[in-house]
Amino acid sequence: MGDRRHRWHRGTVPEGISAEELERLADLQRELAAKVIECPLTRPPRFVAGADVHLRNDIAIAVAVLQETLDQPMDDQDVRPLPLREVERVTVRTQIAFPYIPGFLSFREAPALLEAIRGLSRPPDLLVLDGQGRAHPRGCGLASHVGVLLDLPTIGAAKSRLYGRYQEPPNERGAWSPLIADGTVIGATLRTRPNTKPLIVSVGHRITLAEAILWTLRLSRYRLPEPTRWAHRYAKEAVAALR
DNA sequence: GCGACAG
DNA sequence: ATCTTGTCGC
Repeated sequence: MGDRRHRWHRGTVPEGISAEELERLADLQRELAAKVIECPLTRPPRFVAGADVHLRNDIAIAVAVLQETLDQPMDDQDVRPLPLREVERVTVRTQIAFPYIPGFLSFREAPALLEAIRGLSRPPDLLVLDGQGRAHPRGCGLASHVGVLLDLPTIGAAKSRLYGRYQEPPNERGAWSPLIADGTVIGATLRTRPNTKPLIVSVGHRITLAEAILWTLRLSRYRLPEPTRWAHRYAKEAVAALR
């Protein structure tokens, strides 16, 4: 990956983390990126999951939500939102041990997310995460990181861009345009709703970009996909209950 | 040297 | 992400 143009700025590296340690973590990301498999889904997702983290000081609450699709798309062009039913919810509370550094979000949030997702009674057929997948300076955003470690089909559906360039897609639901970096398409900017900021969608693991776009639309009634939308809501409520 | 920078 | 209520607009 073309990482030379995207360094962590010296002044932004918080106390407790040395530049050497960040280099090691960056190497780990390159190793994980090499394990990312971009391939078609092996089966149509029936059980989908979303997970998100909310923070308050050093406390993190991660929630994983498992949902069942009560219907399947008519055909490959069908991007209508599918009816969903919540099946299960897992909430975990952890201590945050790593600061937020752009490009290193996984080391802050993945431990809590993994614990929550592993707590589900069955692995989902598809997992959606709020963050980047391949669309990352070293090709290993949160969704790829978690996808590879759990070996699950994963989509990265972020609210904003970390890496790559794109042109604004037309203002219609379903419109998208490629996200490009280093001479290749690393993701897409996808309009899930008119008059709202497009999502940044990329392959997490074991899925193609075309499928990631398709399924993000099929899981979205509002701007965010339902699995992450609900995980976000529950995590926020749980954090609010801490006071 | 100056920006950009998921959550 | 977090600190925070109402409010303007599609």
